[in-house]
Amino acid sequence: MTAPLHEAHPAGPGRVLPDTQQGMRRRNLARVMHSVSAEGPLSRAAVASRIGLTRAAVSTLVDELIRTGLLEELGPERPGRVGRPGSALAVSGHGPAGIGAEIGVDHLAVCAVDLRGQVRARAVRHGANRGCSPEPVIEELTGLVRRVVAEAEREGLWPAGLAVAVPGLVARDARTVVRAPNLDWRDTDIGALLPTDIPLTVDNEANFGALAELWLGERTPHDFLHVSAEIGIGAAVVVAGGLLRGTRGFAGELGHVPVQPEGPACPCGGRGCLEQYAGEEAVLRAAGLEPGEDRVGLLAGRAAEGDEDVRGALREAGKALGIALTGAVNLLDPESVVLGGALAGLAPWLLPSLEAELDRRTAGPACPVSVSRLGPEGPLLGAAHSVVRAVLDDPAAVAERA
Amino acid sequence: MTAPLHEAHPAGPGRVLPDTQQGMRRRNLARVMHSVSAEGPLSRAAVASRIGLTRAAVSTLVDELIRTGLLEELGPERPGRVGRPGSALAVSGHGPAGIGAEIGVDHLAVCAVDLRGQVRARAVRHGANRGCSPEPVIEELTGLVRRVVAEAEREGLWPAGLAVAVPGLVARDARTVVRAPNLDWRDTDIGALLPTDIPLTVDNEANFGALAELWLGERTPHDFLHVSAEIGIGAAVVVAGGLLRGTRGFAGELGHVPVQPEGPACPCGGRGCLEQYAGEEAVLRAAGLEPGEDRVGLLAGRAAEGDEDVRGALREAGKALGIALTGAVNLLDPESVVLGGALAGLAPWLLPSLEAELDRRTAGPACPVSVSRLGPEGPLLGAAHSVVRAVLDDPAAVAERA
DNA sequence: ACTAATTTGTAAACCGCCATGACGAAATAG
DNA sequence: CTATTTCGTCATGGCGGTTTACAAATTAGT
Repeated sequence: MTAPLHEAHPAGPGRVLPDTQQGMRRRNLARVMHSVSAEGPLSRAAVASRIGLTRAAVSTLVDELIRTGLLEELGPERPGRVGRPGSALAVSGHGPAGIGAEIGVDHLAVCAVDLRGQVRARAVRHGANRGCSPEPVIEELTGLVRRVVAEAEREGLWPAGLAVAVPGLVARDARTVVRAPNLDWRDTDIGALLPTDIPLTVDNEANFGALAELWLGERTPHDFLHVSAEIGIGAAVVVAGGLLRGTRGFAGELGHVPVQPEGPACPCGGRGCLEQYAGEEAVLRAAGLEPGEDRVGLLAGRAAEGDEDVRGALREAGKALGIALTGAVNLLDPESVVLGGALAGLAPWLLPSLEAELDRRTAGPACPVSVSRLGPEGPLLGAAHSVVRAVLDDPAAVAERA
Repeated sequence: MTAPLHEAHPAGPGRVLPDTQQGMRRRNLARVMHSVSAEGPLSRAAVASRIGLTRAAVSTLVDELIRTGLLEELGPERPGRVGRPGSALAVSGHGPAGIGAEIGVDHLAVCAVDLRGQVRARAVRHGANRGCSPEPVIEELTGLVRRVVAEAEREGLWPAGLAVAVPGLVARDARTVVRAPNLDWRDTDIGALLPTDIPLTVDNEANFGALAELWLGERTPHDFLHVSAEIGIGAAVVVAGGLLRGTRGFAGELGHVPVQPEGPACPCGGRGCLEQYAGEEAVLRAAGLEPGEDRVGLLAGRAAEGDEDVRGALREAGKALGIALTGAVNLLDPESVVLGGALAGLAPWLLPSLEAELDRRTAGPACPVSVSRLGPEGPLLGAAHSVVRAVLDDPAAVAERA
């Protein structure tokens, strides 16, 4: 598959395709898919008025999409309006499916999502992967993928792509894990290890989490900052409905924004980086806890019980986050900041000091901070949905493979 | 003219036009213009191979562009290659011109730039505008514009648009100055005051400066951070060849990134903002100088003479800039950082400490920092060129007005 | 010098895609 | 039960790029 990566710029149906009539047709097919997908069942006439084509043109586009199994005719609408009722069109629930997979530090998960966005199959395996060599882990993952694909196929779906979320840095080829500190993996070519003919994409779990927020979040805007803490503290920058990746793919390293220029030294070479104040280790240390398994759950539990040491540590972390985010917000002027991943669970204790800091340092109304309701499912869903989006963005490409 | 503002997303010829055959034609006209403009004189065949259309198609496109006066046929090429030589095409030097204007704190300037990028007419008026009410200033500006337009017309050009750079915040309508502290203007509708029928755009001078760097800089990449200090310290974020403006148009406020969380209070409400260390006033104070006219020139002069107080102040400013930029670079992973505007002149004394700070705080190779060679001309040229780019981006629109 | 090969630009025929306009179908309004 | 409205489709047409063919202009080779 040619780059289903959701970059910042070719967002949505405005993809760059050769400007010939075929390209035009492809883009218009995409626009039909997007409008039906976004606005529920729609008649041909409704689609036409939305995307600015004539009913006749939309008719032929829809015909093609139905023939290739991407759209379905639900039958006549029954509205109270005058005139002949339209025939409702919906995105197919029996066509291509996006397979999402997640390699977590202590679990593996796979799911299949249909074009309607429904999760139709899933499989999970708990157990630590930390320190395991890639081969057995990916072998297990392959098994889960097979099970999920088989289940999806029983429901009439076929896998259009496989997207894998990993807790680490991924090379620009979207196949190789450059470095995954929490797994102790380096330069691992997932593509080579995963025996499947489904088109594969690999990306950072934080990126997929942010995309999930963008696509699935309830009132998520087009431009926001998605902050998560899995490996270090990462901020995915979403601009105009796309992810900003940076020239080397390193964008979003909020964890190494200086918060206190002469603060404690950081492995990155800097001093007083955010991670020295709000990173997992730093917070555990400040709370007087030992690093271990499920550290985030531990923190949340203690905080909920009222442990003042933990709460104080989280307050300080929130403050540091607020300072770093002030800088980011000043630079990017996003519509909102969303706390996701592990931070979502700790939000109740982070938010007050975080928002206070942001507020006090901002002239005028401060940037609103919200908490993701996707929770730990974000990256997995984002991965699966990235495949679905790729199909919506270029249905013709997928039709050829069907 | 509908929004010739160069936003981050619809960058270059990939503008969003209705996906009908006419839109296709318009986009292809734009692609021809862009390729001829970017790669010097080109034959039809060369253009065709570059933009991926057939020679026949390009022929008709070129015909249309020649008819409307946007392209010129220079005559046969004389290359040493086999085969019939092509006929060289160049962007017209007698068609539309972009009129750029700048309202500075102590000068007014206007220039006309043809499609080839050549400055064909200019007018300047020195003298302080600080504290003057908008009406007389803009009346004077109007006079300069008229003179420049008249001179351009004598050379066979016609004004396709007028872009005005102002030292202040501009509303999203691209006509009204919300606040220009150094001029003491507020909510000034430039469009209403400037009696001309040339399509008008108003934008911040820092934005135009960054765009100038993007379009005219020698080896400027597609993604960079352009830092300038005119009113406060601003960083224009250029992503994929477009300006990132933020939801409210406030993006790039580097001046209020926290550098020392408990540093001196800033009028913005924060503490230890970059401006408290590297802002004009702060540097002058640290150098033991009085604020006055041409403060930047004064600083540069003293520093060049070897004044250690001044040099020390600039060293400290560079350090603070380095800290703030570390954050920005971590967040955005740009290809480079460019110092422009007033900072360009002070670069020799800012750079060492700035780069040292950036280097020391970055793991791996630090983001390269360069200095704009456009100097104080940047905003004016950027303004004029923004009109030229708008013509290249949609030649059909301008052909209708010709 | 003369032919072969190569490349350019254009013209004619063709195909694909959307717009236009007309029509039958299916609902509501009176 | 008729007039009106809206939907989906069909036939026609225009527009835009491609394909194919060809003349023009140059270099390479003998």
